[in-house]
Amino acid sequence: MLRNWVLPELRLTVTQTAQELEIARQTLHRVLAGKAAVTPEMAARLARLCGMPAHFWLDLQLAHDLWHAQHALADTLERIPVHALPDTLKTDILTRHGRT
Amino acid sequence: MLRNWVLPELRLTVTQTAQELEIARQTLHRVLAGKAAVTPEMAARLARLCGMPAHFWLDLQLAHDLWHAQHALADTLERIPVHALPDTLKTDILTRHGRT
DNA sequence: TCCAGATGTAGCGCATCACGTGACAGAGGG
DNA sequence: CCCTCTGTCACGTGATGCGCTACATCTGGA
Repeated sequence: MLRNWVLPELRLTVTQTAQELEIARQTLHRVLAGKAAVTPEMAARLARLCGMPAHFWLDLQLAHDLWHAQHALADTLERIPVHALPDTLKTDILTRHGRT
Repeated sequence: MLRNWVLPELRLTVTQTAQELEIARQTLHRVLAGKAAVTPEMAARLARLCGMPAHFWLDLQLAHDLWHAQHALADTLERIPVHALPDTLKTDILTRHGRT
């Protein structure tokens, strides 16, 4: 993602990018290697750097974290009662607070 | 949000909800009071409980965290160089990995 | 051939934070 | 009066992002 598309396009090395982002070289490397998550602070830095929306980077991380959480809590989730919420209320809340 | 719409509709108290989610009562309270963030694990539990999508709860938290990050790093972000990324590449990446 | 820079990887310490637990106080209903 | 629910605080723990140091590898230029 970042390494294969953005950095080559900007003609930036990992070391240079880390300097411009004002973070440690290893910190950026951990993100690139998937060893660390994309934090909101990191997303804000990346958004500033290349113009991609911050929530884009965060949504990628979010989907990843959610996937892990659902699998780690699979057996626990099965024990949680499922309550019916009226669709009218559901759609009402989603339209009120949903992303455009 | 949770307290004002979902819980009254389900006729659930905070204590009961915490028991059904298999978490400590104080943990749920911290989330309701905004003292703690909605983690992916918590979002998965809430999604199971009331049927609202997990990414909905996480998007709420995400927007909040991002807002804080951008303000906390305001002066730092100003020092990060802005690089122009071709719109063709931008939209290409967004369509590839963007949420529907 | 030699060397400087970039990169990958590992370990250490620090700060932050979600979470559980125990405890205490106030409000409200039977 | 007692019980439940609730809000709040304090403490400890485990996880994690981050900076830093250090070492090995590789590549391109002098």
